[in-house]
Amino acid sequence: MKHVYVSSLHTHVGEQVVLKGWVYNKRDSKGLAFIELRDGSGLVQCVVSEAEVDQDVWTSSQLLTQETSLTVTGTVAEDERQIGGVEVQVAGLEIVGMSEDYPITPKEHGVDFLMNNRHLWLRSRRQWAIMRIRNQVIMSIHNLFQEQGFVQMDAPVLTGNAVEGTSTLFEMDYFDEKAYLTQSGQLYGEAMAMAMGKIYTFGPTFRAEKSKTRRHLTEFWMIEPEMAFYDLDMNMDLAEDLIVRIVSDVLKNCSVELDVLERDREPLERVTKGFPRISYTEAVDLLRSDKTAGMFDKMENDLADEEKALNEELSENKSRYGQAKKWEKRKFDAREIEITKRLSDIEEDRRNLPNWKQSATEFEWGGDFGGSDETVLTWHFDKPIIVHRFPADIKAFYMKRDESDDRLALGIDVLAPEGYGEIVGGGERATDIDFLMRQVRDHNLPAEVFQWYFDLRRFGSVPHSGFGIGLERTITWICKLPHLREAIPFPRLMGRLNP
RNA sequence: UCCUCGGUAGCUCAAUGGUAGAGCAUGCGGCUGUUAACCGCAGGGUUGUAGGUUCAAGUCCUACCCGGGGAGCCA
Repeated sequence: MKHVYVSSLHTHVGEQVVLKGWVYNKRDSKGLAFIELRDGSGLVQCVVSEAEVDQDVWTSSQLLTQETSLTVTGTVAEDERQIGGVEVQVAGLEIVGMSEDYPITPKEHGVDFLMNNRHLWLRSRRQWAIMRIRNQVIMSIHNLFQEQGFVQMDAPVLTGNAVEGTSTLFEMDYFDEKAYLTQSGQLYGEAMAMAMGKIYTFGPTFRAEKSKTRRHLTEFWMIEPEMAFYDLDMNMDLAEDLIVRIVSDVLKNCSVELDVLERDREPLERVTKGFPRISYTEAVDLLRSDKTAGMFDKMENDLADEEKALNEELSENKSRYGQAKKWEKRKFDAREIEITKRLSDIEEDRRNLPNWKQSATEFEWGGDFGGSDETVLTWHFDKPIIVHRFPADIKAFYMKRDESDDRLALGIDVLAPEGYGEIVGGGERATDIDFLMRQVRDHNLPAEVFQWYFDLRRFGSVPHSGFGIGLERTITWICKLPHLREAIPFPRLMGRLNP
């Protein structure tokens, strides 16, 4: 008999099939057992009826526990009420491997516990959906670049120099020499772009910064295209095309996954060509505007209103608790936990709001945007925005200067909406060797390790541009996740190296 | 590194300084269509660690350890 995957069951209605997978959850009744089976491609309910199967099949079904692996033989039937619109009437059932005391129960869990059990957490529905969207994002990136004639290249992970000289890198011993884990493949990408025209790297990146926030990992994946003969505008066009492509592919191909995540599609459907492009200087004016101040006041009021409403609900539930039936009490308990969590979030936001407001409304030209400033900027628009032409002092040494204003570097950042902030950073690269040598000196970087980089300007220097897009940040935004750590199978964070 | 919140049963959380509880999970029993099923019973604890205050500490004080998310920095 034919082994089929759950995802293709709707094409086998009325047929007998074999399924291989794990028990996701089980419900019992007298003479009936309902098994939610998962096989990686999806979930389906399998029904075992004592009256219709051999005694040993029934006995086996009674032994099933969460995550026991099994093979099931049965007939596919349409049933609108079920996940995927089908269910399987079981005729045969064989246990492959038992599972005892599976730690992740069908109930809420804390972050620490789930992270310690990441190897098992990945089996949960929500994580399944995220990992499949990650796969789609990766495929979309490769497809777009390959269709446009880019050559994929791998930059070295081990490097002898700190590229931008700013970030803290992981240092290691390389045969009695100092080596670092790469923080960017960009300089190598530039070399390859001079060889191949258009290239992109797709690889891991490392930062040793002691950041404990929802937008930082110590190891993350970055895609860095680099194009010869591309100016800043062409660079922005490409970044925009890439993001539009990724989002539209996810909308088209990951419908089930977005449903599982309960992701609101509307903000994603607005991600179409024509991202607002504003200069750094315009962005600073926007931050300092009355409009921004008004948005803060509105947010403060909204949070206060929400806090009040939640507190009222809380006390009303408490007064009704005494007469509530048992199942109602349970509901109240669950809701109380939910409200308490939200209230502490609101409290933290209200504590931070004055600082954010001050940071935005008193922003001085020349400074770098903080996380909250980026979020505030995106409040003013309904799709991702591109900020360009930053003060040269806050950007990397290799950035080309703006010909009409020497204080400015031709950098770009793409900021994602809904508070997710920077997902792309890049710009047009400097082409003049004397300028670059001066920059290296002014940034106190060791000139000798950049000799090969200077060669790119010695032998046929051309205008060129590129950017880096953070894979996990992009996924986090598209899935609207609360934290970056769910966007990668095994996140590496400060203080967490296992599993 | 700094700020801030937290650590109670396997998990999620309760407990005005006065006998440590509930739900989920587990085990047993019940229920022929369940959807985080439901109902009944049972087992399950050195309250993060070390000190201190007190007649009495989960609760108060001090130090340390671990975790959350925020600043800095960035994708």
